[in-house]
Amino acid sequence: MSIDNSEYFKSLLDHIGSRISLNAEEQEQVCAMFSPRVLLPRQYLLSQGDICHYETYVCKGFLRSFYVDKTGNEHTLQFAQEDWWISDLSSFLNQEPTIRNIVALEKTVLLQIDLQKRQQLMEKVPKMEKFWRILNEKACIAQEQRILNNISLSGAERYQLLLNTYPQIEQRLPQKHIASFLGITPVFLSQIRRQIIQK
Amino acid sequence: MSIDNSEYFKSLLDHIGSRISLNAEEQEQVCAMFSPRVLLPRQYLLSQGDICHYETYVCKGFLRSFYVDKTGNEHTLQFAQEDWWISDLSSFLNQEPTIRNIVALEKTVLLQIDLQKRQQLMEKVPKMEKFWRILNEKACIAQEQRILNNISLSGAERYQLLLNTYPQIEQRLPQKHIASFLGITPVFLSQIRRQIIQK
DNA sequence: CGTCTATTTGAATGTACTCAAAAGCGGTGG
DNA sequence: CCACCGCTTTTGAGTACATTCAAATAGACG
Repeated sequence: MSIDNSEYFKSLLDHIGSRISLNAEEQEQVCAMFSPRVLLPRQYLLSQGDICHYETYVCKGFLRSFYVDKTGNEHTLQFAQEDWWISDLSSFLNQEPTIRNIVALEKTVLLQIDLQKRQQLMEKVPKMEKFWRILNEKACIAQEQRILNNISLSGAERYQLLLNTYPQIEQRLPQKHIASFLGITPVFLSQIRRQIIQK
Repeated sequence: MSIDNSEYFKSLLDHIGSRISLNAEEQEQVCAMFSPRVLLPRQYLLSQGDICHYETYVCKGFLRSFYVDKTGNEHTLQFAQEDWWISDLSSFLNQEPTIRNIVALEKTVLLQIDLQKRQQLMEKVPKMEKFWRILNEKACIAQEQRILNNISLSGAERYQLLLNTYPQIEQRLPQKHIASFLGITPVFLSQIRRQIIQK
C-alpha cells in the first residue's frame, strides 16, 4: 500500500467508522478487501452490457450513473461525490449485465470491492453486515424522498429543491446533466432558470 | 399465541427463511419480537404527525402509504400486499414525526416490530442483520427502477408497465390510487385507458 | 332506493417537449 | 493571441402531454 493510497483508505475507514466501530484488526481486514482505482475525466467505470463487478466507494472526484433509452436520451440515476457509494446494485447482486453506464466527470479516486470479497468480509467482520444494512437503509430513505418529489412536484420545484439541497452542484455539473437527473429536458431547464432570474 | 396467529407467524418465518436459514430456537426468538395486529378497511396504521414505531410485515391484506400535499392532493408512495413490508423508514429510524399516512385498503393482518426489539433481535440473532441487509438491497433495486421509470417514461408508459408487472392490480385498487402512484391525475389516467381501449 | 364516491367526458389551460437556429464558452492549434 | 471547432446553453415557435374545472355517468354500500 503506497503512501498515497493510505490517505484514501483512511477516508473509507472514517466513513465506515461513522456508522459502526472497528478495532485495528478489523480495519486491516476491511482495507485488505478493497482495491484502489483511478479514473480520468470521461472514463467509464461501467458500460451498458457489462456486469457490475464492484461496489465502489468514492474517495475523491465525481461520477454519474445514467441510462440511455432507445431514442438516445440520457437519464441520470445518480451522482456520486466524495464519501458516497456508486454501483448498479441489481447487476452487482445478480451478476447480470447492466443497462446503465457510470462515468467519471472529473479525475476520480475509488475503492472497490467485488461480490465475493464483500461476502468474505462480512463473514470475517460481521459488523460489516451491519454497516451495509445501515448504508442501504439510508439509501432507501433518500430514494423514497426522490420518488415522492418526482410524483408530487413540477420540474421547476424539483430544480429549486435540488439547488437548496446541493447549492454547489451547478459549479460541478453541466446543466444538461442536472436536467436529466430531474427528469426534464435541458431546454426546459433553461426556461425555468430564465423565469427564476426574472424575479 | 393463538392457533390463528401461528399461521401468520409461519408466513413471516417462511419469508425470512427464503433469505436466510434459521434453526428452531432462532425462529422462536424472531417470533417473540413481533406482535400481531389486525386492521379493518380504511383503518390507519400511521397518520401524518405520528412517529412510525414499527416495521410492519403484511401477512394478509393490502395497504397504501401516501403523502398529502398543501393543496390536499394525495401521492402514493407504496402499496403493500401479502409478504411485503411497509413503514416510513425515515420516521422509524430517526424516531421523528412522519409526513405520511399508511392506511389499510382491506381487512389486513400484520406482524410488527419496534426499533428497540429489532435492535435486540439483531443482537440475539445476528443472522437477522443479514436478513434486513438483503431486504433493503432488494428495496433499493426496486426503488432505483421506479425512479428511472419516473424520469424516463410518460404517464401512459408507466401505466402500461405497472399493468404488465402487476396484472391483477386493477381488481384490488381504485384507479385514483393507481394514478396517484404513477404521478398523474385520475382524470388523465381515465383518458389513457380510453386510448388503450380504442386500439 | 338513495347517497356517496369513483370514473368518464369535454373544454380550456398550463406544463413540458421537439425542432431549429443563434449565442456563448472552452479548448486547441496556428 | 486569435481563430476555429465542438459542445452547451439560450431563445423562439409550434406541438404534445398532462392538468384543472365542471358536469354527467356509473358503481358500491347501507
